[in-house]
Amino acid sequence: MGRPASLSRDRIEVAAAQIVEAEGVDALSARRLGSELGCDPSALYRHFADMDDLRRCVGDRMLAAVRTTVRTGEPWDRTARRICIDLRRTLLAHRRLADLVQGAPTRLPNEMRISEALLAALLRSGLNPAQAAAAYHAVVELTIGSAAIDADVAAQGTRAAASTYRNWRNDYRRLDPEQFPALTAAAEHLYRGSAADRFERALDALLLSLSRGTLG
Amino acid sequence: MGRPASLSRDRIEVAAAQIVEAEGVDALSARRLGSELGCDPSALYRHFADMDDLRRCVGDRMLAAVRTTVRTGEPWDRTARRICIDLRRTLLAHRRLADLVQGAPTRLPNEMRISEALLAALLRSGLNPAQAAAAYHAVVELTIGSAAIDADVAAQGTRAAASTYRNWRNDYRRLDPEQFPALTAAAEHLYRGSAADRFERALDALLLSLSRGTLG
DNA sequence: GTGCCGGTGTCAACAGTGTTGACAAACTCG
DNA sequence: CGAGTTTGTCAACACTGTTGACACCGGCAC
Repeated sequence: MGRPASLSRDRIEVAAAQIVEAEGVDALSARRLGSELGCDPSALYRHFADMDDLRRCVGDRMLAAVRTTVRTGEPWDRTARRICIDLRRTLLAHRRLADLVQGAPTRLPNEMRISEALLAALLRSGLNPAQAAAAYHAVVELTIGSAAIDADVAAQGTRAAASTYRNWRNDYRRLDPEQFPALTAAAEHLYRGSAADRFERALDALLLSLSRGTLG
Repeated sequence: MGRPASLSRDRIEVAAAQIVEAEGVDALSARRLGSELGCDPSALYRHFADMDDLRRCVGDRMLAAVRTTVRTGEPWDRTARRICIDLRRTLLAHRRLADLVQGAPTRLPNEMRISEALLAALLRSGLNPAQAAAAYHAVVELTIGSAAIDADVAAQGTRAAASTYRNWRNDYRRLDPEQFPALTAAAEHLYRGSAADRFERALDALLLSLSRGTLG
């Protein structure tokens, strides 16, 4: 009963996702979304508590791109690695999308699906539940951190990112060696290669350590 | 020459830091800061390029709390550990301060000081510069990630945080075991203890792995 | 001294933002 | 038909960052 709905959570989320996809998360506002949907901005509040709620839902919708199906015969560490890399890439694929999902667990469908799959992989490694939970936290923190740090640069595109990293290395190299001996000494190796490579190496190191039961 | 300045970068930063300290970073706006300083909001733009610039500077000012002096005889991993823990705590001490510093390296004084000290510690471990740089990235990503994830909960205070974590564990435990076998199995151990403890254990695992030269 | 240059702060305005409360339209049910 | 309920519209409030024109006022050159 009641006036027939022309809007729906789904229709709103689709439109919002399109805006974010095309122009970045900063372009997503109630008025912009309203004009896209041909409705008044305030109509959105009939379907979402507030804009933060809407943003979280859009964010989770984008996490659908993270694949969690386990391939047959795949060892646990390949699964965990794949999920983390996929998660990081998805977070970086949309400008500042990480902000949308960041913080507390949202308990939205895709986040739950990813958590379950990652934790399951870690349990498959032979760790007990306590160790697996600790490992889960560690791996997620690394992944989110990598995405948060690289978000701005990644938004520029890979070519511009490489140039940015080169500039940074130059900046570090030109520092005063007296004041910054370590930074100048390692300048050539900071921000070297792609951020994805750096992340994958760090992830491998962490996974290796975790599988040895380092977390007690 | 010119009209005598009643404002200065320093005076503005101090007032801004006070606002952030007392009411969180969301309360920091040009108008609020202007009323605090008894000047027109637009006067701030004579001293900072824009509000983002101002926010970055305030953020770096707060990083002054991170101690980087090496204690005599302190082994490299204790130094690195201490810096990371201090950095994380400082980021969490002010609501969403992490956002201010996040992203690209700002090259501001305190950030440089911390980078130098952390990298120096890693070099002291015997790693070559390339390995140390990779280790630096890994450790920073974990630290920033941990801070980003815990920011919201940490802002509630430790007592409220513990209760929040308990609720989350309960939520996970009550899930359908068919659909979420891993999450329900490990529910008791997720978000267990303090976030600081979880971080420290993850950090130890990572540092241990890095010192073994896992990064090639 | 006079005049000017230029840094400084003020003011008004623009173009946005999220959000709310009152109102009207449009349906179902009794 | 009227009541009740849901949905979208409208106007308004209280914010936000930022800019361009203007006035203030000091030190410098003449």
